[in-house]
Amino acid sequence: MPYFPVPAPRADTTSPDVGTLPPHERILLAARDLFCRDGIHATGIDRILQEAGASKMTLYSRFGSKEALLREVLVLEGTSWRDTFFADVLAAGPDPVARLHGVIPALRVWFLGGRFYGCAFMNAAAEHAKGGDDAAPWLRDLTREHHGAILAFLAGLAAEGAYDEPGIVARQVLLVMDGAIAAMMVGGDPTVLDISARTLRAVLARA
Amino acid sequence: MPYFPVPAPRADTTSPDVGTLPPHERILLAARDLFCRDGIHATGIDRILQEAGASKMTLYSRFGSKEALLREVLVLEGTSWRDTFFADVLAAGPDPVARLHGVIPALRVWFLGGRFYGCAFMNAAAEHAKGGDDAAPWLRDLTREHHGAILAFLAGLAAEGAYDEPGIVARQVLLVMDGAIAAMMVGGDPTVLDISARTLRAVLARA
DNA sequence: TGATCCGAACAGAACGGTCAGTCTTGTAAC
DNA sequence: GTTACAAGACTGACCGTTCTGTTCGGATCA
Repeated sequence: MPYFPVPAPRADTTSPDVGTLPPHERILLAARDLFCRDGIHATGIDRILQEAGASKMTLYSRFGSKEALLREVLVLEGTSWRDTFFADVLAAGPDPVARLHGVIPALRVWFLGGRFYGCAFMNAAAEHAKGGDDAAPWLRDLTREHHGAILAFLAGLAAEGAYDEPGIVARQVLLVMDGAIAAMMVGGDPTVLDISARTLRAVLARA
Repeated sequence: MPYFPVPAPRADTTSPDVGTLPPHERILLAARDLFCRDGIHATGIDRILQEAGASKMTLYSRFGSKEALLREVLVLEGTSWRDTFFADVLAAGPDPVARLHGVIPALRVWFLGGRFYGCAFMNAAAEHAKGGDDAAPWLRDLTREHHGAILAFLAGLAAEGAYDEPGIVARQVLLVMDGAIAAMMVGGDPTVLDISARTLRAVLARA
């Protein structure tokens, strides 16, 4: 079965058919790709606009600032990532336990899809001040919402699977996922998923 | 002796007794703290020098460039972090299995020590281009060395503990550690260590 | 001992480049 | 004519980097 439901067989462009979208969406998609791939501070406004084929007037009338754009990008990236990931997990079959194990192939699809640049929230957190005066509380709030949505999804599966402590199981699965994402980002070695699968089996067998 | 050959005896200074160190070390320590806390791109040369009480000539004659400084900072941070972490793990007692479990309290010391800004290598990786033309291969090399040293340490403990596959066990422990570090960085919630401890118990009981 | 020299380091001006953000102009559609 | 947008000049700030002075502690030598 050669079909592989991964994003894009493109050469280098950011998103397909960007030209047909309204400027607001074009800017959002271009900013998402560039922020994730090259980093937030390293990505200039001009580069986003060039990639999106939009003008500064449009960006600043629609978003107001680069930081506000980043906020919208993170919201978009969070929802679209979760939609894709949840769908891939549910595709593991009807059994909730099989679905919990299915986070590993779902991560594999992401890692090997050709556009893996790490977790956007981890990257954003790494680029912002972690303490002191100029930390960004909205970033931590967005991250908590994102993690909360993932935990709710996983806890639902764990509850269906009749685990005694679905919340704990969900947090353990998320821990393994975070470790795999972090390791893949810094090391680029997808075999971390084999270790993750083994760890997940240990977790679910014991829960 | 009230004489103090550095500009500022400030309250929130980066490291104790910085004033007595040679400029090379002062720059290195200040850059390490600022890079880790505020991010690399967000930290300007001037700020490092102000914090270190050094001059631009000194920095550029000793290091050559900001990127070279970052390289040396990461080498320093890697070795000093491993020294501290390994010592904390070994302090868990003479039993190798107890020492493997000891990574959790060792992480707790780091997380709650008041100067936790995430893993310097994760942060650096997040700030640099992850693909394409201007990625930094030296960064991934340094990260691999760091991870390799940690894996060797953990695998040694696992071998002493008579686990069948010490290399696998080490990678699983490192996965849990990476997950805990990532979760603590983005969420700031140290209770992730309780989940990590539970996961580690499942891993080590099954290995 | 005291004058002289030298290298290390500090202080900061200056440079070209880029940044985020503002504003003006041109243009095409309705 | 109005709206929507692209194109881009422009501003003030900041970036990394280079360069020019100046200070100062210690070695050298009379």
